[in-house]
Amino acid sequence: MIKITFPDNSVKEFESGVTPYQIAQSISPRLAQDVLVATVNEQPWDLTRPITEDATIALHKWDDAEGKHAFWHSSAHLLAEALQELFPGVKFGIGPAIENGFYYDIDPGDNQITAADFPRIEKKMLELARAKQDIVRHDISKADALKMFGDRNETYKCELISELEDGHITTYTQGNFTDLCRGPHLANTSVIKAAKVTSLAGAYWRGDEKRNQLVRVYGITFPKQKMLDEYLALLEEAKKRDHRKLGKEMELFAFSQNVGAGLPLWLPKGAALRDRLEQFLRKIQKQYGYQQVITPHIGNKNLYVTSGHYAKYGKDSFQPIHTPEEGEEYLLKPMNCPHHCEIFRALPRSYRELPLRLAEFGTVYRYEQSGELHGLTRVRGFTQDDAHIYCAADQIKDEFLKVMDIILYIFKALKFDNYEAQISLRDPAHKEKYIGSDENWHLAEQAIIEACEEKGLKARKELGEAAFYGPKLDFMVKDAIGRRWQLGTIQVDYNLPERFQLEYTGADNAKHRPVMIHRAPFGSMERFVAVLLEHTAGRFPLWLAPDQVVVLPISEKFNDYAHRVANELNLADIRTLVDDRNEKIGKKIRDNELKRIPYMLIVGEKEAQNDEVSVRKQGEGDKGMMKITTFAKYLTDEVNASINQ
RNA sequence: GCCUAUGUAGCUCAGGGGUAGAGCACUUCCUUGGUAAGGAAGAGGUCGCGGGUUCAAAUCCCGCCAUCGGCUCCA
Repeated sequence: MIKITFPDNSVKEFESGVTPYQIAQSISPRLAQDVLVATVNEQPWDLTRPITEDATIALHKWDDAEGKHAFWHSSAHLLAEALQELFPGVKFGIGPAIENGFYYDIDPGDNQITAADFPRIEKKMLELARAKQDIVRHDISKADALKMFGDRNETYKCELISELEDGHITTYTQGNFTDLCRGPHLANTSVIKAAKVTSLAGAYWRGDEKRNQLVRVYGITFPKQKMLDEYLALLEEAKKRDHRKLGKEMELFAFSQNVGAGLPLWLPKGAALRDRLEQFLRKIQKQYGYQQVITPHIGNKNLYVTSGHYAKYGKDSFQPIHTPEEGEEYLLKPMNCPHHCEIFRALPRSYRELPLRLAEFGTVYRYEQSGELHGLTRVRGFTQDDAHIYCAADQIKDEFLKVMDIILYIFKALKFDNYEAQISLRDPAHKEKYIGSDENWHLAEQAIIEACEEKGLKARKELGEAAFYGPKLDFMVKDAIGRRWQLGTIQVDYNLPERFQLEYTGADNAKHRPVMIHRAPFGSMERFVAVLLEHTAGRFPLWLAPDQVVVLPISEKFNDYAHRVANELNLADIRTLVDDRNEKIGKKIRDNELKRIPYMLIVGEKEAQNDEVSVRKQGEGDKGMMKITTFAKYLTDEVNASINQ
């Protein structure tokens, strides 16, 4: 008999050799039906794999990440099995589960696979799934594995096997398909009820651009057809919210080939939106003791030689600007930090000035690879809501707490209710990779961890994810349809103060080196606007909306009154338009609903008589009549309530 | 930078070796209407750019640029 310990620490005894599936059955038939995979002694484990020693166990259903992972991993095998049947001669690379679904990299050989083949691939996958094939694990020796896959001319698999350690090699077989795989897998293909091949892309074998390009077939599967339908609906919704589409429709920004790829042009409405975001941030930063600075868009090449960025990124940047002076070179600034370090150096500094917080909406230029550009989220010229905090080591924690306050305030004001954080720490096994003393690193890492604890922020710790120059804290938000975006970053830096020889005079009258903290709550104005667009589907909170109110006269007879209303509201700082086109009211309402303007004011004879307006809220409908002044106050209150919570 | 696909009117797109089409938007006229599309007429494009093949290229071929989806990268 062996002892099995469950997640709630209860212990049950079973015969040695019991499988997770049998354990699930002993609990309830329903659980046995739903369970997909197990974790045994912290190891991923197949349901049908026997357990022969005392162990802890966790049983995973679809709702667990582990359950989905196994489901999609097995689905990748199912995809491969289908491809093997439909396209004889394909060779297989790797086929893992990913965040949403799975893919398989294949070398199609003489076959041509196109999007037109997707339906029959899906059909074949479901046909194979319905055949209720058991997925069976086998241990295999390295020699046997090499022979088996060699006989099938699976060159990619053989390469993988040759790098594996003998005695730890397993295969999984279902029907006529056997794959080299560590597992774990579903017990049977029959639980896969819905399948969709989603896209096709090129991918290098093992991510190495010098090696063969394989075809990556992406797919997703579900245990219920309804779940697939919902997933496809979500994709549709995401497409509707695409910031590139909304940015064009709402006339926020544009790109021009003549200006250059990845260089956004902010149209009037977009520029005004950006400006409001800036003012919003300026105001809160002022409260937190930040001082605004302004630095040039270019800097002498030597500045970046000093900072070390030239050595690391110089070749992949916009190339130096030459001047009439022989040998003189300037670079478009790729970041603001070196400039801010020079501001620190501009004056003798005392410990009394610390923490010194220098903020700038600094526009930077980075030559992103051409294939990397994407709407506003990846561009070559962008404006960071940047600030650098120069402080003493024992002030780090307090400064982190303050920056976190700002970030959380922003999240609240913009209704990002769902967020998490990641603390990136150094890899303790390779301390030599990092600059800065052991003591300082320990201090900074502890400061970040404690700051998160004090804020009650659930933060995942990732070892080895820190930059070479310091640990950092990143914020991830989930948007309205559940997608994750990385937003704010707070980063400790021991490197630049060193390179720029920054010093301040301490209370002991000796020179000390400050610690530097980089932080950008939005990341960049461009990226933040993009995320905000996708989060809100273009329906910005009232205080941000490019146009807040549109007045719709019932007929041309009331155009004058409509303009009078608009003037009055504009004087009260409410951004108001008039739709005085010669159209019926129904048409005007429809058009302005689609433009996502938060409020519509319908005015006709009744309203004009009493200085009133009929209020209609976007997406909600008629709200009744009220005086112009009442409406103006109502709107101003709504704006104030959302910014000054 | 690499692989795949795409580039036709302001927008969404159809067409396709014999010098261009729809819907919406726009302009004008009729209509003056009460909460999601009233009617009519009109204007608008050297079909991404540059070469080549051809009697003839927007259409076929090559190169470039841009964009989409990926890969790699992201101070």
